[in-house]
Amino acid sequence: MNIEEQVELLMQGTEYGDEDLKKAMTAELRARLLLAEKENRPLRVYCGYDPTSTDLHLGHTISMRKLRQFQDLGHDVTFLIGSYTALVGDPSDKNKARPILTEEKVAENALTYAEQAFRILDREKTKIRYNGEWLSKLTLVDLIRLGQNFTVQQFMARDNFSKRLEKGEPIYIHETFYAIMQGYDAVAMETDVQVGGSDQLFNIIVAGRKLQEALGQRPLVGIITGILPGTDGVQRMSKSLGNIVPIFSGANDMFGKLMSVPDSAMSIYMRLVTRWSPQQIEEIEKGLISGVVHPRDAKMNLAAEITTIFYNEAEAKSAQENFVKTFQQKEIPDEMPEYELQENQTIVDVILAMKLAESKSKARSLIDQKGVRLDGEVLERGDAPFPHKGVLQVGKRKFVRVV
RNA sequence: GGGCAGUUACCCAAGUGGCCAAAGGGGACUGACUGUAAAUCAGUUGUCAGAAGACUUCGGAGGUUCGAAUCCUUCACUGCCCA
Repeated sequence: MNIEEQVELLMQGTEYGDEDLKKAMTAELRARLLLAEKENRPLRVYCGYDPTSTDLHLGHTISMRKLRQFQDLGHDVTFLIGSYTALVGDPSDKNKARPILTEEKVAENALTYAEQAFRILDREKTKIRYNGEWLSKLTLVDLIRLGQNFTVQQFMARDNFSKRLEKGEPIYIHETFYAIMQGYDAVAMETDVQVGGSDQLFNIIVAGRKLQEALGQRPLVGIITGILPGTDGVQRMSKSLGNIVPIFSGANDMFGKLMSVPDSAMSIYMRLVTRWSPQQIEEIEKGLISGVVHPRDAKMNLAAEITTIFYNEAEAKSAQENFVKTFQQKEIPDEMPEYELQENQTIVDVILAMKLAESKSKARSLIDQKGVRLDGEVLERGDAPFPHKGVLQVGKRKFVRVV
């Protein structure tokens, strides 16, 4: 791959929110790649992760995909665990202050986190480091010196701070440390390239580069990846919005969830989570526009590709077959949980026992809304004894085999 | 430290003594339509009861009142202004 192609691939799916900045970073990336070539050394690339939760979803994997691209091009990739920064809690992706995690919890999360990351990253070629390694050694004086490189105004220019200021929401002092700590990570590792989501723009472009420069290093190239929307296709994928595609919930679930993503989000999904090249993606999009490719088929391919990344080809294929069977041909799925019918149970009892509804009221209202079927027959009365064994369907996609 | 304002259901937000399980919007859920897409239409969205109805909820605690989300006291949290 020549340098131009590399630049195109590495800039795929990036989002700087500002054309000039993007141009500048593209140019710097190109220059840095050339420099590496000339000096015959790999670039030092890293992305930091705060292990605030253990179950990763697709949104977490975007930057890992980007790291993997660097890895495949022969660069030196560090998976940095924000053991210390997690104690602060990044204010970037929240409008509210975050709860602070305990050290034990962070350490525990970190292990599972890295393990899951190896579904994307090349285990052999990845270095894992913890930023506590250097951050724990900083003294108050060090922190003050680092802080002298920044003004309050710079922080207030940030969207998420200024919005909170406007809305009259609290902004805690410790939240401003975050950017400084992260910037120091870049310094400590003598970073060439840092990867992060667009919520990290400030931390990377302002904090990291500035500190490196102040401490006599060449400022890093920031690769700012776009934000992956969730299954609603609009809002950022996040657990609290309930629109996530988990990476550990099984191939069937992943495939199904991906199919429910709106068409409008397909192109960003292709760019941020697949292994496809810019050229391949362009071709698919051309097909969609000209009508040669049906959006549904394109989405099936997309779902299959992503499912293959996290599982394998065979599982992805079987998930696809299952999907077609269940939803296109309206047959019942092959696999579903089973429930052993107890004596004297009503329909509502069974729904509750399998947690298909939160409360009796909810279960009743589902039944009133003709949302509950047994072997395809709509059930009318929730208080009636459970009629007979069979497949109970609640809503469109919850199935239970009652035996 | 002083003055003022605020805290309502998943979120935003109305409600200032009974007609309040609490307007409106968003979200979520169900049905129709469909490509498990989008858009659209209809409905549901505290708990329990088949229904009438009953019970619990409006930051926490206590009080006034026949009766409180609404009034009083106090505590906690947040913001704004002044120092």
